[in-house]
Amino acid sequence: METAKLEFLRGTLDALILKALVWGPLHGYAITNLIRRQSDDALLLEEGTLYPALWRLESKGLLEAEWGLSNNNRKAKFYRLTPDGRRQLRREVATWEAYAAAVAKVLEATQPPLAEEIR
Amino acid sequence: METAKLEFLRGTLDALILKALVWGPLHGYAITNLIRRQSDDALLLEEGTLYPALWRLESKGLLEAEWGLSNNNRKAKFYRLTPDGRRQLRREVATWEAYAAAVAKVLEATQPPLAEEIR
DNA sequence: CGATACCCCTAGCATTCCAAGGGAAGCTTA
DNA sequence: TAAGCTTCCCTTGGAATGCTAGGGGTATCG
Repeated sequence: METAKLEFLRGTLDALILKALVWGPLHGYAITNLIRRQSDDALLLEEGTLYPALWRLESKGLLEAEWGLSNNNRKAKFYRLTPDGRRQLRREVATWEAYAAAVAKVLEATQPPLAEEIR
Repeated sequence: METAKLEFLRGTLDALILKALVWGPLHGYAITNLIRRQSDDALLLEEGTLYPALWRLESKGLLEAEWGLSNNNRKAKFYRLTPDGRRQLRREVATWEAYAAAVAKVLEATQPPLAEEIR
């Protein structure tokens, strides 16, 4: 499958990963799959994007990692949300929603503002 | 006024600028004001963000620039959409809407996918 | 036994947003 | 008239981070 170019990812990637872990601990590969599934194949994380992001989130104390065994009995590193991670997720979702709403206002406007309003 | 941090801007900035010019030619300062107004003060473009972006769009042939006089009789550079710019705007709006919908599916999910689906 | 799926990681590149500067011209206000 | 604010334009350097392109290893299936 062709991997889509996701220039937008910046700013939403952390929230997507944190959200994926709300359902319980997952290893990296499963995080990618979850995000792909729930977005109906629209969001395909590259491994070179995912793993540095996981490390980043862990180093900020938003995730905790532990080695374990996957369903297929393979060695896998499981990530779980910390309380800080949960709080951060709430903040990021709120920020994202506000931003998306603001962009929508501009992009979907059907009338210009009054000339005086923009000088 | 405190300027909001807009990490998300990446990927939407071009669309926002192109959309601002749908209503007619504007100079840089007015573009900022229009986007601020129509987003209810949520989107505040920094000048160091705006002017390089305008140059970028012009160099791609999506905008054309011309010096003129603003309402206040000051020298100002007016930008206008080219036909290519108009096409690009349509594309970018569509891409943005698809991306925003995909992110919303993940961030606003109230149930995890089945375990088998993410392996 | 070869191919495929599962799993982890890194180095370097490219893009681009932002902070922080600088400049100039007109208007207001004390 | 001097100070200061607003309107307008622009550039430089730094920081962040997603992607490309590599590396590795293990289980399973045909």
